[in-house]
Parts: sequence; structure tokens; C-alpha cells
Amino acid sequence: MQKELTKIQQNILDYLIELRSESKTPTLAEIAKYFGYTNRSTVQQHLQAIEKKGFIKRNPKISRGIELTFDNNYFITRPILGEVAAGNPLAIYPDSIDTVELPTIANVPNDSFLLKVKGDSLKDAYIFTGDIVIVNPNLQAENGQFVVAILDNEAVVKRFQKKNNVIELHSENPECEPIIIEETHHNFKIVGVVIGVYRTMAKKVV
Amino acid sequence: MQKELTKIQQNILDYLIELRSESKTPTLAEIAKYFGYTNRSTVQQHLQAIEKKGFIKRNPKISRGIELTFDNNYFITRPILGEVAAGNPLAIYPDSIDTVELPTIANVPNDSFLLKVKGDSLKDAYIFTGDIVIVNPNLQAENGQFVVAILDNEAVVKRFQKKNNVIELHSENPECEPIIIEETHHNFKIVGVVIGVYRTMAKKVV
DNA sequence: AATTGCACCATACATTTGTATGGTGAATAA
DNA sequence: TTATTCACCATACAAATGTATGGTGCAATT
Repeated sequence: MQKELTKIQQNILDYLIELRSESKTPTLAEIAKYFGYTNRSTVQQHLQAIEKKGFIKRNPKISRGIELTFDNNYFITRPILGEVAAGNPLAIYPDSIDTVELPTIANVPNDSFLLKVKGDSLKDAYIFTGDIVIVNPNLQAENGQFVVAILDNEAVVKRFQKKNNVIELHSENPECEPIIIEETHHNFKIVGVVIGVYRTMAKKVV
Repeated sequence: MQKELTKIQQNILDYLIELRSESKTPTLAEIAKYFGYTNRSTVQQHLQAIEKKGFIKRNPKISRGIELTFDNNYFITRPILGEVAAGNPLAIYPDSIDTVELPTIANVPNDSFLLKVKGDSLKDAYIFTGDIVIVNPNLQAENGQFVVAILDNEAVVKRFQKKNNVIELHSENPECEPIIIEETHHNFKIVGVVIGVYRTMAKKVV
């Protein structure tokens, strides 16, 4: 049913998928501008072709009425910005080191990012190696929340606890000692608050 | 900074938030139609008021250019369609029994729904009581995937395994015997494939 | 009694948006 | 050679869209 897309049609579809991960749908004019077309008709014809081949469904007479078909809709590739150790610290890489295919549930807000967890010191909080934590850097950490923190240039996921002027980073694992950070500690920074944990399940496991 | 919204303004904001959970942003005309206004200007004035109070940000000259401010953006209320037992079957309720506040990551695709897990027979698969599984009813189950199935009018989450004409539903818990379903079994139906597990973390736990 | 804020309405207008039609040039297939 | 497909363009147009202005009625203040 779904014929092959031409290269240009694929590019346009990729653009639609990319925007979709930001909950946006472009107008024909916006697509045209992005690809350097001087005319919306060109886009219109490409969209008609893509729709004919079954990759999108258009809602006529409604602006931005482009819907991605299920298969495209279903997984979105998002970069993982780094890895954090639940136990021993690991580096956060400045460039994305990997990508995950997230279902459309993973419409991560623009001001959040993904981190992949390594280590099992958080297993008592039901966070495991391979899980993806969603981190929001714009939230103020409150006691009891999980935070991602940079400690001496390495990153950890720990439970946040502030007592007077001392910040404690607790591990769920009783065997791990809490990390105590005095105000004098310079090489310490809260990166953000863990707002969610996500684990992809659709892949065959056995 | 954020003054209080009037009742009507709050209703409009709620509508925007609701649409946002479907990755949609309405036009003024669509909002007007929804609330029964004969005129877009009314909506325009309300939106201006809401923006002035800091709850939304509008992108002028761009259609559907309404962005929710962070605080609104952050959590979205979604209905949970039911509960499934990982161990013993529980009923799936036809009406939503509860709602969760999901971060915007939880932009669940329209053809999927949420189920809340009860029981711990899936703990070896890292799915726990209180976790929310995202279920897609339009996927064909493959061996090794987790599925939600109706068995004698009750629902379970199990790992799917098809052998010849027999379907086996495995639990991760070694103590639980796999359920064997013959082709002759009438009261059995695969509801959908579990495409993800989500757990909200932002709330204070301790 | 006068003022202010709120919730609407009608009218108007410049753009934006989706759509259609017809045309050009290049590459490819019959 | 003649079609056919592909990737564009220009022009045109109705409808949708965002915006502005001015007005009405009502309730709560001042």
C-alpha cells in the first residue's frame, strides 16, 4: 500500500516528524520557507504525493492539518544527551551519544532532556540500567525529589535533601553512603530535576 | 507575577491544556466555536488577558501560535482507562476511573491509552504497582512483547508468546504459572501491546 | 452618580493559508 | 521520438486567521 517516497518527499516527511516531536505542525508556507521554495504549490504537490502514498493524512480546510500516519507517528528518534550513573558518577557528554526511539508519548518538552541511567544504586527507587530519565533543568529541586547533579565534573542521579546549608544526595541503596555537599563545595551543580522515568517496552525482549 | 484568572479565562486555558495533550493548538475561531461565541474578538480579548497574566505566550502573526507557559505546560491531566493486575486479573473499567498528572512527555498518541498497574508479578520486568503502562491497541503482538489481554472479562499484563496455535501468557515472576490459551478459548482477546512504562518522579516521595 | 472591570457583540481589514491551474526544464522509459 | 515522471515556478482565489476599533449590558467599586 505504501509506495516508496522520493528523496525530497522523504526529506519533507522527516521535517514533519521532527516538528512533531515539538508538538508542531507547519503550514505549507513554513515548509516552503524551510526548504527554500518560493512557492507553496510545490509543497502542496509534494504533500499530495506523500499523502497518496499513505504516509500522512491531511485534514482539508484546516490550517496545519497534517497528520502523520501511524507508522511514522509511532516512534520518534530523540537524542540522549548523556549517561548518568545511579551509583558511581559518569560523564555527561556535551554532544548526544546515542538516540532512542521513543513512542510519541515521549514528546519531551523543549526545556528538558534525556539521560540514560547506568548502574543500579537506584534500583530501590525502581530506576534501572537502561531506563531513560527525563530531566528538567528549570525546576527548583525540593527535598525528596530526584535530581541530576554534577559533582567534580561527573554526573549522578540522587535523591535531594537540603538541611540548613548542607545538601545531601541520598542513594536509595542502603549500602551507598549519602554524599554531603557543604556550601563551600565549588565543583557542584544541580543540573535538573528528574520529572519522569521512561522505559521502552515494545521491543522484543526474549 | 501571575494574577488570578477569571472563571472564563480559566475555562479557556483548560481547553488549551486539554488540546495540548493531543498535540493540538486551536485557532481563535475554533475556541469561539467550542465556547459558543459568535465572534473571534471575544476569544482574542480573553487570550490577551490570559497572556497578560502570564499563563500563555502568543506568537503573533502565526496561526495557532498559542504556547502554554511553563507551569501549565508542565503537567497534563490524562485519564487512566483502568487498572490491570500484573498478577491476578482486575477489571478494565469502561469509564476512566482516575487521572494522572503526566509531564508533557506523556503526550500519549490518540490511539493509545493508559493503564495503571496493580500487583507485583511483573516486578522482575521492572514494572511495579502504580506504574502507568501505555498500551497501543493497534499493534500486532509479537513474541516476547508485553500485552494487555482480556481473559474471561478481566485484564492482565503478561508477556506474549505464540507457539503454533497456542498462545502463552508468561509472567516474569517464576512462581506464577504461564497461562495457556488454546484457539478454542472464546473469552480471550488481546487488547493491545504495551509500548512503554511511565512513572512520575517529580512529586516529593519522602 | 460616576467609574471601572468583565463578558460579550458587530464590523472591518490585511495577511495567511490551502487549493487549483497551467507552465518549464530535466531525466527517464516506451 | 514521444510519453511520463519529477521537481519546481507563477498566478489566482476563496476561505481562514489574527487583529483592531467601537459599542452594549451588567455587576461591583468608589
